Amino acid sequence: MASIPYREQVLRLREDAIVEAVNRLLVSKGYELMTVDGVAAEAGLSKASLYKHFSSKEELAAAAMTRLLERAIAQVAEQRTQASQADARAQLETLVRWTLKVQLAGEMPSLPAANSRLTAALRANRNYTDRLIELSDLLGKWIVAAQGEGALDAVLPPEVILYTLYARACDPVLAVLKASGQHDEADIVEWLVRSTFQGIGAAVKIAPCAASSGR
Amino acid sequence: MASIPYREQVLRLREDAIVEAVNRLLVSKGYELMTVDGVAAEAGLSKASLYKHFSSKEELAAAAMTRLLERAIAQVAEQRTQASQADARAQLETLVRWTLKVQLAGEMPSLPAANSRLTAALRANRNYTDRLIELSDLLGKWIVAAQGEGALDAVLPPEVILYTLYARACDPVLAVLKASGQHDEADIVEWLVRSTFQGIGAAVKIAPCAASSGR
DNA sequence: GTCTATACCCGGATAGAC
DNA sequence: GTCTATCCGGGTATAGAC
Repeated sequence: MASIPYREQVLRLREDAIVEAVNRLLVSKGYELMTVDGVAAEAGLSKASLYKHFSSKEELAAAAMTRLLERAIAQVAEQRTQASQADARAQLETLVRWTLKVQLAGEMPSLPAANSRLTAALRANRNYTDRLIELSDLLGKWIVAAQGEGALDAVLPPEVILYTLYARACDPVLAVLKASGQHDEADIVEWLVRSTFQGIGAAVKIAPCAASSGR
Repeated sequence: MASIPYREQVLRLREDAIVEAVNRLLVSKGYELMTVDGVAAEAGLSKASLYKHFSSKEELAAAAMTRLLERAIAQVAEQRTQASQADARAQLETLVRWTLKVQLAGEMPSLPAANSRLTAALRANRNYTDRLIELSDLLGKWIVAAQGEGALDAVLPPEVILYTLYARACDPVLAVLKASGQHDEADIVEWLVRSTFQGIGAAVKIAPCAASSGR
């Protein structure tokens, strides 16, 4: 036995607790307003100890984002096992629905796109970049397949669709609608899935062939 | 004469220069990383003088956002004078195109949605809230009209469409695509307009009536 | 109203004992 | 590895002379 040393298990548990604390603070305050002191307090250890695990604030954020990517990859893997979903477009819809539910659950961290220091640190983080590429490859296959089947707009380059899906995963519209408190959460999810795939334009009415009405 | 005192004109010019400096810094660094020192340097005056015009960093951001709303309202007004655009949906498309061009020109400031101090300051700023309501009313009329004409999805509540339009005005997808440097800017704009109104799903092909081809 | 200089505080990171 | 205590840069805001 002794396959995994006890010490290491404790380490893992602690680091998981830290990353979850980071996640909560990223959700509630955002990256810039998240303080390392706050993370330490939330995770229940001192700041100095925290720095033994993660060497900088950027590393903390990278760990949280890596965990998010891992969750997404796991979700993709799980969807693949369910043979009920044959076509690629349905898979992508399910995935979008999943990201919206993660948002609703208050578990979706989002980082500022403009902070060059942070983005540089992310690009330098192999754990993060490897996962990002892995997920993008998985989604890219679905996207191309769906376009081939005529289920996704073939006019749009696959990367445009990919980035759009990433953007919808942290779209502020959901937070605003939820904050207004005037709608059922299930409705919000359906509206956003609909607007992502069909846009805000009217669904095209297929008029009877005999006579085309004047709109 | 002397309708407007000379002093006041100078004041206005100076404050305009300040607001434009704020705008540039909000675009390049974002709110949190924008420093008041930086604004003062960019606008060409000292920090202490700057505080004689604007009482806080939040007020600076509010002034920049107010100016953006004024630009948008002016754009709406201008579109209305052009009788070439009859229907409401076309008006909204034109407006989205305008927001994307503002983004491409590097003139679109965007604030973090999570910063409660800042959002509280914005809500307390009449100049800002009045303009926001004014713009929302204008857009709301177009949205409802377009839905009535069957040109916008009537399933979506008007506010969902409104918030979606606001969100697309600062959608990170454009920045990412632009940064990749692999596409023409005009193409990017068209793709994003398309995905906003038609979604990423395939455009419905209207097959000839006689015989529907197998895709 | 503009400047220089500074008060004040906060946050990231580290030292050094245990 | 964990803690307490501290360093230090930098950011907001202000004082006070001109």
